Amino acid sequence: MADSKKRSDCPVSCSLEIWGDKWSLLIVRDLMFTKQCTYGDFLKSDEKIATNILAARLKSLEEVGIIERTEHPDSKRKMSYKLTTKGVDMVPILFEIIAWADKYSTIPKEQKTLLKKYKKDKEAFIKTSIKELK
Amino acid sequence: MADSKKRSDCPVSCSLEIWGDKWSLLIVRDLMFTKQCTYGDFLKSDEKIATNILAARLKSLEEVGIIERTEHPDSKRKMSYKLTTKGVDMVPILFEIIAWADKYSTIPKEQKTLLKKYKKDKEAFIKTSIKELK
DNA sequence: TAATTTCGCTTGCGATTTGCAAGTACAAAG
DNA sequence: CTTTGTACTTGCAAATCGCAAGCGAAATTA
Repeated sequence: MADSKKRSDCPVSCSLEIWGDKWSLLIVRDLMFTKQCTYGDFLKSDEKIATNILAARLKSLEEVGIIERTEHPDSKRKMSYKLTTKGVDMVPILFEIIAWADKYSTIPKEQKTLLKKYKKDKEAFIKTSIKELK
Repeated sequence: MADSKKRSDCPVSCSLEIWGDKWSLLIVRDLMFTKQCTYGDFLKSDEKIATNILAARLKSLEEVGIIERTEHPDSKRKMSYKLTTKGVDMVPILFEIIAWADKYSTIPKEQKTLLKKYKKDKEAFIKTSIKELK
C-alpha cells in the first residue's frame, strides 16, 4: 500500500497517491463530522466498506500520518482512531468538496447547515472546527 | 464507468464516486493550471497516464459534465477539452489540496507563488481564476 | 497522388486491486 | 468455561489497471 515511487512532484498528484481512492476520505469524513472512531463504527457507515479494504485504508492513513490509533479508554481490545493535526488540516478540503457537491446536487439538511456556517466566515469556522477536533 | 447505484447520499461519497481515483483530478489540474487541452497533451504530463485510462476518464468526466469536448480550431482530427462551469467550480478544491500538500511537503516554486496569491484573498482569487478559465 | 506521419482512441492480456464471505485471535462478560 | 464483542485476516472470483500494440481517419510530405 505504501507507494514507494512518486509519479511526479505535483502536490495534487502526491495527495492523490495518498488518499486518491473511493474510501480513504470517507474515513476522514467519519472522524471529522461524526463521533465514529472505531473499526466497527466505520463498518456501520452507509457506504458499507469491506472489512479488508477498511483495514488496509486505516493502515495506510496511519502510515502517512493522517490518523492515529490508540487504545480506547473503555477497554483494552477496543481501538480508537483519531485525526492527527495533518488529518485535521484536511477540513478545508472536505468542506470545499461539500460546497461543490451542494452546488450541483442535493445534499442532506444536516450538512447544509454546517456548510452555511462555513461559507459565512471560512477562516473562523475552520479555526473553531480544528480546535474542537483536537 | 457511469456508476448507476449511489452508495449513499453523502456529498463526499457522491463526489468520490465521480472523481475519486488517482487520475481524474490530474486531468482537471491540467485544464486548470496549464494550457494542456488535448488528448496528446494529457499523455505528456509527468504522471504518464495510460492511453486507455485517459480515454475512460475523459469519457466519464464528460458524462458527469465536468469537461466538454469540442473540435480544435486548428484541425478536424484534433479534439480540444475544456472545463465546464461545473469543472471550473472545482478550483477551490484543487487549491485547498495544494495548500494542504504545501503544509506537509515541498511543492514546486511555481505552485507556491499561485498558492500565496490564493491565500492572500481566497474569494477574489477564485473569482479571477474562474473568469480567466471561461 | 501515393506513402508517411500525427492524433485520438481501442484492444489484448497479465498483474493488481476490489469486494464479498468466512474465519481467526483474543479480551471481557456471564 | 462458554459465549459475545471487537478487530482484524484469508481465500477467491470478479473487476480494474497498466503496458504494449494496433487501428482508422485526417493531415503532411515526397
